[in-house]
Amino acid sequence: MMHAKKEQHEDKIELVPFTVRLRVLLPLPLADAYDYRAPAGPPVPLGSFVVVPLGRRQAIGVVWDGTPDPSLPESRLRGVEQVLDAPPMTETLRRFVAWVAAYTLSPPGAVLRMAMSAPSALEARAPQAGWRRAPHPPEGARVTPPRRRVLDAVADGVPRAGGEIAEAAGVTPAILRGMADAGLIEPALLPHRRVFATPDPAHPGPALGPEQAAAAATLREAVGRHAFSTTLLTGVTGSGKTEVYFEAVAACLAQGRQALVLLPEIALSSQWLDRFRARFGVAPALWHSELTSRTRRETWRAVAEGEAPVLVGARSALFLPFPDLGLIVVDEEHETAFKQEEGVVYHARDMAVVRARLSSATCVLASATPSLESTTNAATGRYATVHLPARHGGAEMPDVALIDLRRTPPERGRFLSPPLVAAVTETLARGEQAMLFLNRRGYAPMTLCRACGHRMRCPNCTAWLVEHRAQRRLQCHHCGHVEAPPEACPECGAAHSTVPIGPGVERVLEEAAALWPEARRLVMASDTIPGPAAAAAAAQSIQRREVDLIIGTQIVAKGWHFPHLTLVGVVDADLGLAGGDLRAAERTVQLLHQVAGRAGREEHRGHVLLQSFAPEHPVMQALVSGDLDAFMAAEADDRRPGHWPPFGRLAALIVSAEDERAADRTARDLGLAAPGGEGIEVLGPAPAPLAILRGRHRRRLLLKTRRDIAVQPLLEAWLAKVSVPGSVRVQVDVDPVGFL
DNA sequence: AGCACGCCGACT
DNA sequence: GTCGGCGTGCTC
Repeated sequence: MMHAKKEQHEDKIELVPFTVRLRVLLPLPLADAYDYRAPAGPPVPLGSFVVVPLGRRQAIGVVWDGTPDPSLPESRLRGVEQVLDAPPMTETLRRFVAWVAAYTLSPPGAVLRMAMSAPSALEARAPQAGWRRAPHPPEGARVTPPRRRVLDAVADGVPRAGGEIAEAAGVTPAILRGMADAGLIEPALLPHRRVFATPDPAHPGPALGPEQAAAAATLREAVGRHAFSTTLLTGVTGSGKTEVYFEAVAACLAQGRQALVLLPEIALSSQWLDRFRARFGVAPALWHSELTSRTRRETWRAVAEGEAPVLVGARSALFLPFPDLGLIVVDEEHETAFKQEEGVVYHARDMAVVRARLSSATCVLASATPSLESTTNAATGRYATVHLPARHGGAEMPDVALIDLRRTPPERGRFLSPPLVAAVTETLARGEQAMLFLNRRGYAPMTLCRACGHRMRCPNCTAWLVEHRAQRRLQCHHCGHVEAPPEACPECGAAHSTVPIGPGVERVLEEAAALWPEARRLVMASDTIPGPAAAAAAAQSIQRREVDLIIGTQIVAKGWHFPHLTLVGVVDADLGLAGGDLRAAERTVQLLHQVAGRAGREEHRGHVLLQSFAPEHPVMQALVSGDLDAFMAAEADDRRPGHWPPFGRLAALIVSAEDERAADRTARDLGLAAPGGEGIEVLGPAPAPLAILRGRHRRRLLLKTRRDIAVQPLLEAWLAKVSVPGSVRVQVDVDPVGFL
């Protein structure tokens, strides 16, 4: 029957003089939108989600802006099969998708895919079946006591879910079925229920100090303008930036617009959620990659229908279909976790500013250690600035001191120097908590054969295998390769000859166990804290003082509030400075300052000890003096003359292939075709620092331009000149942050 | 991204 | 002799 109807429509279309063509963008890495024949009936609005045929399958796409291709012959056109009953994608989001695609040089469909990350949300909602009281129950139907209780539960005539009725009446679902057969109750569709409560801007939250109140007023005022602006919210660790930007969220809610908060590591944000509930009385909607498909679908739809007033999420939340976004907060804006490195390579912090601009929304970038990009934008007046100079509640900033490992080295085979050991011992003796920070998972970062010097390396990557002693295995942190620790050296065959080289957190734990056997120890690393539940449990046990000594990787640096923690020891402060990374110094200062900021957040002053072989290094001196502004100014002076970011633009090309010679050939061809000219420079090709990753040989080229020269047209012309064989991949990374 | 077509190894 | 491996190529 459906078929006959469709043919009838097609007959009708034959009568009109021309076919209406629609551009439909599909969530696939295709170069552009495809043209389809519009369905009969009323015009299909732009942004509509439609089902279209694609090859021998169906796909869901979005009716896209732009002109259909007149050179495409009529015979190749196929018809739109269905217009889905979902709110069309807003013009703002369509423009955002197109903007990100153009900026990152990605196919627009690849970006669209991120904006359609809950495909099942587009299907018609399954009507929720329930029961209600029959308006005209048959005479003489038996009403037993359980049936009586059911009738009482549905007395108001409102449809309710079967489970709900059964629980309220204390009966089994079988009773409901019996009553339905007897005509006492009847099936009824449940009204659509909102999944997310509306946060109450007037809920009595924690009191703000005078500086916080002034900062909050500035942000409220920015939101109140109902126009695009970006504000950099800075303030020392523990100054209460979160509570300040909550006031911007409150102002946005009061306007009836939606607010989005991006966090770098949503799995670790249990304490953030507690603070949100304390301020607004309810939990916000959440968005991250580990949501179940059901929650994902419900959240996506709630956002699209304007029923999630506040959403907190990872970077991918930027592509959710907010109908009226009034505020985007990027918390810990300096974090590199905002950079997506795979697929569409984009920086969520930068794209947040773009989305805010397209939405006429306020953008707030918050950090105690803002990136040089953002401080430079603030200095040139592109961003407004709000600064919180002191810790909330009168707590003092911790004092930071250096331990010169050349003068007071640890004992042989140990990693904690005498001054650090003494400080931890004293802190524990006072009944306070201490933390040891080392940004290295596992037991030892390298394993060596004492007999022949062979080092255990990953078969797929240019990387050492990391020993994870607790799990009795060697692991590659880049590709996930795992193998058993060898009984004998695979090179020379010597038995039991391997020795661990260098420390990871597990090895520090072992040392701590020997030094402080009485102390209750907790390791916080991504492999011991696998998800939100574990993170929340760890935070709670620390807050309840069930832990004395925390040993952790960089996850301990992330915004935690541990009131009884007074000592932080950094086991290897030099760790992040190795390698030729442009931002190594900046990142090390940010990370170590954040770790230091965990100490002394309430009544007792915190102390921080940095173990270093280079205590005179500007990074160490900046951490001791606490004058990060001066450090960043010096960093800016270093980068400005060479037009390094943020004073120039960078784009990286990563050439990879399983066959090393194929990678080299393409890299060389790209090098020969490199663009040039005033203010344009190409570096490379050179082997990438991870020269082999997951079995692929990698080469890098770097395009550097003056700030007033856009890299995208150069890259497009460049790539068009070089033919790349199918086995070779060329990945474009505009504004690279890491150099792996 | 799918899902084809298309040429070379181990099986009913 | 086929079934099937996944290597290129196309989808309006």
